Amino acid sequence: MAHDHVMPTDLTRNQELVLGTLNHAPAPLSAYDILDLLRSEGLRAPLQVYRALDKLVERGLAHRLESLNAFVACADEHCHRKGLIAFAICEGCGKVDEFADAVIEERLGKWAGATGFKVERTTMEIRGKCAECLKAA
Amino acid sequence: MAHDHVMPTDLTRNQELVLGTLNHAPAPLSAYDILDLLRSEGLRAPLQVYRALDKLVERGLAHRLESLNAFVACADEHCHRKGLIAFAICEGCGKVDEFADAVIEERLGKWAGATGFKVERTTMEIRGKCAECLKAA
DNA sequence: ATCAATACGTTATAGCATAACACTGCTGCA
DNA sequence: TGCAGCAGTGTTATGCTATAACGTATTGAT
Ligand SMILES: [Zn+2]
Ligand SMILES: [Zn+2]
Ligand SMILES: [Zn+2]
Ligand SMILES: [Zn+2]
Repeated sequence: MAHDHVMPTDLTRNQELVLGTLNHAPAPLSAYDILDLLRSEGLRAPLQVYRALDKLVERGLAHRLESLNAFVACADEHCHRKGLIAFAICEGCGKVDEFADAVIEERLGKWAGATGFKVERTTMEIRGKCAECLKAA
Repeated sequence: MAHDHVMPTDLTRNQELVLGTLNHAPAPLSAYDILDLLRSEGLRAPLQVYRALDKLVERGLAHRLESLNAFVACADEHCHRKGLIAFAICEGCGKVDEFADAVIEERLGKWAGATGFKVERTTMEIRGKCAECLKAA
């Protein structure tokens, strides 16, 4: 099922435009990509996009991919409840798969406990090829 | 033991300068930070630093931290033999702890096997506070 | 001597992100 | 009613990160 995203009703216009753009994109978009796609809607400056993205990421409706300097819509309605999220990014088609793994998270917790490090945020990004792209090659 | 880094003998001058700078830094440096530290050695352009960094990262002598757009010297002489490396980055003092975890790697391999994804590279970066900074606070 | 591979140096440009300031519209309360 | 506070907006300017494109220099093998 494609585009089965839930769009909250309490978003501002800019936030809604940005989230809508991410929802319909087949691959991550940079803030400037988003801006270009929304010029026809009246957006003119990077800050308008970045401010919307900040809020969306804060609410867990979108995620930032550090290794791409780009953003994706969250693929899971209840993602924000979870802790660590891992992203598998296909270098072929750009598709991003989002998943949580309790074992990895627990393992991380163990390491933190042993070293006295207080974890605040974890980014885990896997680059490679998705099954579909491998088959096509 | 501080600064117990091994400096290979087959580096070019620029590579040696850049690695030396990273080795002596207490925290990750951006390419432009490095450039500023090396102007007195005659470096003038970002590309001189980026090209050296490319080689150093390729050889596993330095690592790029995606979530910081910055670089660190590798902390482990034989790090390049391992697979997945995780970085714990202290937001307080900037110190970076580098470690490998076989369980996490195996878990990732299981996920890849199940979904048909071919992993080529993984970045895992943990942000938080180190034990020392927590104690000081 | 010739050639290929690698590194180097330089200028210009592209791509990503935030600072600072002024203004709007709303909400909650004196 | 009036006002303070807050979140969102619009705009301009700026700063930070990274690469394109060009030519030269050095090395090492044939
Ligand atoms: Zn999510
Ligand atoms: Zn793919
Ligand atoms: Zn290392
Ligand atoms: Zn610290």
